[in-house]
Order: sequence, then structure tokens, then C-alpha cells
Amino acid sequence: MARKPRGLPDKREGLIHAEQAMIERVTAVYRCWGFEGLDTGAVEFADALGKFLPDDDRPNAGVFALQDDDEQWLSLRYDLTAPLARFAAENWQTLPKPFRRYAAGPVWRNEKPGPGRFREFLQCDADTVGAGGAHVDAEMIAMAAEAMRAAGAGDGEFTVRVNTRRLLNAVLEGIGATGETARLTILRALDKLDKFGPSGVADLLGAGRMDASGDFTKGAGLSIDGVKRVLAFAEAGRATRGETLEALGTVVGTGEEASAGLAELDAITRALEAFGAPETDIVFDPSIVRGLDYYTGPVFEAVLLKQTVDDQGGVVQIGSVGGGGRYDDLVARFTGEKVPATGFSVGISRLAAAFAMAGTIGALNGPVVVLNMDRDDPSEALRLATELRNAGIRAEAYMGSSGMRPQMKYADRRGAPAVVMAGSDELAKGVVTIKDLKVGAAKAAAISSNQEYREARPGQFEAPRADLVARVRAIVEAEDE
RNA sequence: GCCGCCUUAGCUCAGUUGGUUAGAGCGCUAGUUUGUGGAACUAGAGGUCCUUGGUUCGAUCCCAAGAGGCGGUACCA
Repeated sequence: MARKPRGLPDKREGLIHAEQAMIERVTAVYRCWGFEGLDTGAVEFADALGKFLPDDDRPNAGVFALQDDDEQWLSLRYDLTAPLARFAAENWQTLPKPFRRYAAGPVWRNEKPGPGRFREFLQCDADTVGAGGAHVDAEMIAMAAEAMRAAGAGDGEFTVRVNTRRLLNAVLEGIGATGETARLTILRALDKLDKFGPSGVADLLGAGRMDASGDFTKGAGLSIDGVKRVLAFAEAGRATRGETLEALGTVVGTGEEASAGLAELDAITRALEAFGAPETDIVFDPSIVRGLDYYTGPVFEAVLLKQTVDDQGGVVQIGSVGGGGRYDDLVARFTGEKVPATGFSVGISRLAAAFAMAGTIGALNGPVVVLNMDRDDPSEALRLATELRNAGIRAEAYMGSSGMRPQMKYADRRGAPAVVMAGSDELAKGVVTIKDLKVGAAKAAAISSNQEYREARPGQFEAPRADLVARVRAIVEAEDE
């Protein structure tokens, strides 16, 4: 049976093109900000990828893993950050420091896929390794907003939301949540503010929450007062960065970690202003948590606000299309030496999927198709196609064995801007017949009877054989505008 | 992982109270038109009725298990 594992998408021309174009525009932004390219292999030793080592029971939980000849565990990379940490650790001596690189390529996660969620997808990252300080994070944040715009998100279609782990820690400390299990449960609940709203999050912080299928999720078991304080923090986001900072000041308390967190956001604000980052693109959002493990300071997330609808007409919440943050301990795992680092990643596949659902990915033009008018001897079609290609026009001679009508349908389905015909009639007259398919389709819309349609031959004309290239080029160039 | 729903043609779905050749619409391939995309008409191709086991004289239909799909939830480094 021909069947495809889900989450591993087949991509046709239009999507391939959209993703590649997006990668080119995003990496152009990264290069402009001074980052250099780095490619690493798709597979790493499993232990280089972090704590998610394959175990004997479930070697493929989360990551795709396999054993080498010598029985070492290898894994397909699940992001581009862990391989960077491995590379930086291995080559630290010889690298310019701080090391600033970008990378683009596929990553794999063995998780349940859904709309906009894949098991193989493209990411486009930029990271600065070996530099601490809020201005370095602010650079990532400002560049992230620019990258989102380069990727095709317009005014009001996205925001970059920023938070810091320090404030989260301060709040947890403030309500006396010291146990690791409780901390994780609270952070996970916070992260779902977007999804479930304040009352859903309150349930998760308290006793627990029942989902639509009747399944129950146990909550963090906080007191009423604890729930109130955590929610007050999560909902402290305001329209501007300054207002949010002010609101946060009243809910995070006066502890050391709280002050450090506020100072961090304040420093980021000042740097963002220096970078000229638009206030509308970047907000502080205390409910942003991100993944739980390797981030140590500021965390940020790019969210697509643009409304997307699937082919059944249902609204799809795409949500996060990029993320990043500071990870000061990742390189230390290899070298033992603490190396500060921060980075950002655009989820190219998810963004492209969102744009495809929003209908912003247009169909590409196909090649000019030269019809084969002589089943016994296709030479003339081959010659004409060659002549067009030599002139730099994308063209092919029809390679099938069908008659005229299927050949026209073929050209139509390929999105050909034009077809060229040269049968015995044309050869005798020293001409070629050229049909502009787009013009033809437009004219045909006004014709109802088939007989009239056939006689009118809309969009079609004869040209001297010598004018072939010039006449076809005019049609192709008109299409490209 | 857990919960719920689902699985018959490429797609959307009928249908058989368990009976011999399983249907429609759309799509596809072609013809009507030496040699013209859409429309119309005509013809054709395409199915282990998800799989395996059970019950039965007989299963696409009943029972069980499994796989796959969709949605929710958990996890998401």
C-alpha cells in the first residue's frame, strides 16, 4: 500500500518555493545583522542532544533515534540549537567570540502532529554564543521582529512576546511553591493562558480541569490566594512595554529575583529603543513560559495573529511560529565552562502552512508547452522547445502520447503561460501558432456555447516562425509582472 | 500516553434487516471535434467494503483484537 506517515509532509512546487523564498528572506535579515552561516548534519549522537536520551523501553520517544554499527545511539536533531552548542563546544578555541551564526534546515520530532504541527519541519535560527547581557537578548528580539516581517507577516499579523524566567521564579518563590513538581505544574498552567483563558488556567492552578472529551487534568492545588496572585502576574500584560513593566512592578513583590527580573526587562526595553524596534511588534507578556529546561533568562515567542482557515472552513489557531531565549548552560554541558548564549528560531514550515491556509501562496507559472502535432515524428516540437530554452525561456515539448485536447489540458494543469503549435498547416506556411492561455481563459469566460468557443480560439494567433522567441517572451514577461 | 468519534472508488458519501454482478455525484482517461483548455453529450478505467481472528452453510455488514485517520488532552528538550 502507498501510504505516508503523518506529520511528514509531501511538498509540491508551490510550497517548496514559498518555504525556500522565506528562508532566503529570513537569512538575509540574519546576515544583515552580522551573523554567518553554519550547516551541521541532520544526525547527532543522542547524548549531544541533551537529557532526552533514548531509553531501552521507548528509544523513539520525542526524538527519532537509531543505533549505529557500534551500537552507539544516534538521533535526528530536534532543533538547531543543540547542534550549535555541540559545534561551539568542539571548536571554541578557533571561533571568533562571540560566535554569531545562522542556520536553516529540517528538524524532526517524534510527536503527535496536527494542523501546522509536523514531525519534519524547517527552522531558521540565529544565535549569539559567548555574550551575556540584556542588549544581546534585545538584539535577538528586535531581529526576530524584523525576520517575521521578512518572512511575510505584516502589520498587526504577529507579535513577539517577551518574558523572563527570573520573574517567573520570583512569583513562584512569592507563593511558596518550592517543590519541583508544583513549579512545573504552575508554569505549564501559565503557558496555557492563550489557550484556555483565565478561568481555565485558574482551574489548572487549583484543583484541576476537565477537557472536552471528559478527560481530567490534575491541577497544581494552589490556595485561592495563590491562584489569584499567579493569575494577576500572568495577566499583567499591557499594550506597551512601559505600561507592562509598571503593572508587573505591583505584582511580583520586592525580592531579589523580582528586582533582577524587572531590571532585565527594563534593560531590554532601553536596548529595543536603541535598535528602533517598533512598539507594536514587541510586547512584554508574563504568560510566556516556553520549554521548561534549557532557558535561563529572557524567553521570547513569535505568535501569528493572522486568522487561518483549513480546507474544511474551520478556524485553525496557529499560535507560536518562532521562539527563543537565553540558554547559558547549554555549552557548559560539553565543556564544563559556562558560556552565555541566546538565540531565536523561526518555524518556517508552520509559517508557510499558515500562509498557505490564509491563501497568500499563489500558484507558480509553469513552462511554455510545445504541443506535439506529429505522433510519428516529434522533431519539430523538440526543435521549437530547444529554441525557446536557448533564449532563456522555460519550455518543454509535450512528452506524452495523447491527442491535442489532452495536451491542452496538460498545459492548463501545468500552469503554462502559453502553448506553441506547429503542425503540417503551420509548417507549410512557415508560421507557428501561439496561444496565450491566461488571455484565452479570460476571453473564454464571456463565451457560453462550445461551438463559438472553438471557433473563436481565444488568445491564439499565428506568427512567423522567426518571431517565435520574441512573441513567446512577450507573453511570459507579461505573466511575471 | 490518556479520552472520544471515525474507516465502503482519487474525493465526498449512499447501501446491503448476513445471500451470488457493491452504487451515486464530483474527479480521472478518452471520444463526439485531421488540430484546441471551460460547457454539453457518450463511453471507459478505477474497490482484498482498513487488517487479522471468531461466529455462520455463507461476513463489507455481527463479535473481538489490531492498524490507520480526525478531534481533545498530556508531553513538547
